[in-house]
Amino acid sequence: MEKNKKKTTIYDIASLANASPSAVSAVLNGTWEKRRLSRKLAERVMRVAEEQGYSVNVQASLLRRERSNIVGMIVPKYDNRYFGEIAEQFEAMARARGMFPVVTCTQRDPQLEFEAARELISYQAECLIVTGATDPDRISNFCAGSGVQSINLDLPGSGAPSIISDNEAAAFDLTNLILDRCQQEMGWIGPLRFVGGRLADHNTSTRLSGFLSAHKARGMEISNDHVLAAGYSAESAARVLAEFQPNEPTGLFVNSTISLEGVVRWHSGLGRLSKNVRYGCFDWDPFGSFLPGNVGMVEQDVTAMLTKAFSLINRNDVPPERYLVPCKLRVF
Amino acid sequence: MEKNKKKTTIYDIASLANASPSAVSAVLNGTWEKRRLSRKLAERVMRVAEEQGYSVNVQASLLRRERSNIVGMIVPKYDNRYFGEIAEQFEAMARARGMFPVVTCTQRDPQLEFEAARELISYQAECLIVTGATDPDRISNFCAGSGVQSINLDLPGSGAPSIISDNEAAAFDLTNLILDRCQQEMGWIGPLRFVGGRLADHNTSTRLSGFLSAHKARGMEISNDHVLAAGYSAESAARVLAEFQPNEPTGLFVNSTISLEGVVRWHSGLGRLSKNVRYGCFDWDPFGSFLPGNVGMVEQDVTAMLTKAFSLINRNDVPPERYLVPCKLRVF
DNA sequence: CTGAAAGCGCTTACAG
DNA sequence: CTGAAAGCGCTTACAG
Repeated sequence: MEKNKKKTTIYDIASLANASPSAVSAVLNGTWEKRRLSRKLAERVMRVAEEQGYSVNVQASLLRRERSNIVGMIVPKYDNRYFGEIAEQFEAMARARGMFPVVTCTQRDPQLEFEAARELISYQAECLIVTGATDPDRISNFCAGSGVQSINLDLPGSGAPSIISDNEAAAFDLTNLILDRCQQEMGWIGPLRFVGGRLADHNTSTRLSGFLSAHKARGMEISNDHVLAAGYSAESAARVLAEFQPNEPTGLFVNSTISLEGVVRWHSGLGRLSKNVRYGCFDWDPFGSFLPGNVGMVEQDVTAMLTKAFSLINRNDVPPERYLVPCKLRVF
Repeated sequence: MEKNKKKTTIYDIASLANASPSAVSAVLNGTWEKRRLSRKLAERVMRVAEEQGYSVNVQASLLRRERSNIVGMIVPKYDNRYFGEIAEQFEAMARARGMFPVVTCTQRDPQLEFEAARELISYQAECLIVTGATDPDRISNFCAGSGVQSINLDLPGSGAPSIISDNEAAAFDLTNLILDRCQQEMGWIGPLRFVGGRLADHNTSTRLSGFLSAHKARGMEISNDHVLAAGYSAESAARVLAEFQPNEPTGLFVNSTISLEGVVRWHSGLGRLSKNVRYGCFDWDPFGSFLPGNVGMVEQDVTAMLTKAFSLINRNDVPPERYLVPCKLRVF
């Protein structure tokens, strides 16, 4: 392989292999048999291409083809079990289907989300999977205007089909698990506290709804001071609990592993009182099962969600409905 | 915004705005002032572009410019604190520098790594940051042949500059921390066990080397049965410890949070004997500080590593040397 | 079995 | 202040 500053093109290969650029192109993109080029020519071209370390210029190729096979994904974070797994599986599944995945991470910043969507469309993405976006409708709207399909994942929108976890059902089950374990292990029956998240967010409010239903089914009311949804950071969760001394048994429903971090920090500072606390978390982390007091976690079914998403790609008859995917409850 | 199946081009905008395609191009890529187009024309064009939901065709634009500003990154996993953080910060830092980041995740599969590198070069990436690759030299070799700069991150190679954590120094410090805490908290002095990783891997062997130096400095020898580097999975770590009943105090040096999962599983199954165990982990996880027996963790300095990497981009005078970046020791 | 030619959507040097 | 024209590297319908 030679060190060229200028990249090798099909014209370079054509002259080196004594063939026409058309022939080189056909050999290199695998259509040579269909175009009935001789195997001898094909092998000659491939050898030269190999020697020169040739790689096609995708920009030129896509421009001419007017077809990209690119499927884009917008994701808020990588540094997170859930979104990291989504991004990772998305790439693998796209490749397995012969598509080119391009993922970009937008930090929950509405402006960055929109810029990223525009960028992916600029790159001729044929479909955009919009994960956990703060304003999915703005993006699906823009996509529609450019004739690009979009699919919402994790957070619903009204402008495109939305694939979301069945947060309500899973929250209902998790709440029941925590209530049961409080009763079994501490002989205590009572309303749990809901910790973490923001009430204005779809996921938080849906989970809260499942949390409330589970209590209502047992004839329990939840008072406002039991809903501690002060944000997503570990700090905010630790802060809302700071003054809380569980002198009696108590139970917590923790919304997200980020909040769980704050809860565990609080819990581990309780000393002897920590034996009075049971909690469960709506989110999965492998270390979760080793945390004292943790009775179970909800794991969202990433594979099922993405499988559903891929099944909708390149179909134009998909109504902008919600598709609910059940979660998995992990019991410790 | 209208719903077009066919995407708007500068020619569409030109005829709608009553301007030439050249003028539209200049307005849309911001060079109109330099080209002394009238503000009136510019505003007319921008308004029409906005109305049509125009977004430039990057393929065409890059093809013509012969310059992409794309900087690629290959990363083994997203679903991992360390690599997730690398990918996330890489994107943010690239954007902040006016570059276009494209990250792809290659699952530690040598073939996939190579294909991904080829793909990124096909997309005209001008520089490739190769993170944790199993065969970095094959990739840097290929990049060099295409006139593309490459930089190794996390794992060193000989074909390109390599930015890596100072694993040896950090392992030395972590080993000392664990030894000290074993002595303080259990009154026990003795050689630690090294758990997890693969001896043939650069990172594992460098860390082992720091681990051994720290013991040697205290006049302790490590026998072979204290080196339990049976792989990276939680299962393999749990397996090598399965038979180990710590009837006496003991200490472990855990190589990676994945192995830590197995260690914690083993530890939490020990019952009363668990009080005889102290360990530390070379890798960072926010839940780590809550795990009983864990005395400290090493966090790699992602920001410093990436800052160094970006400082090398677009320089052609960089020798293929190693650049060591210190780690942070977190003490619990 | 094979090649010349047109054209994908842009950008920019050039001429006015 | 502005536009016509050439060309980036490919692909493919077409003609032989």
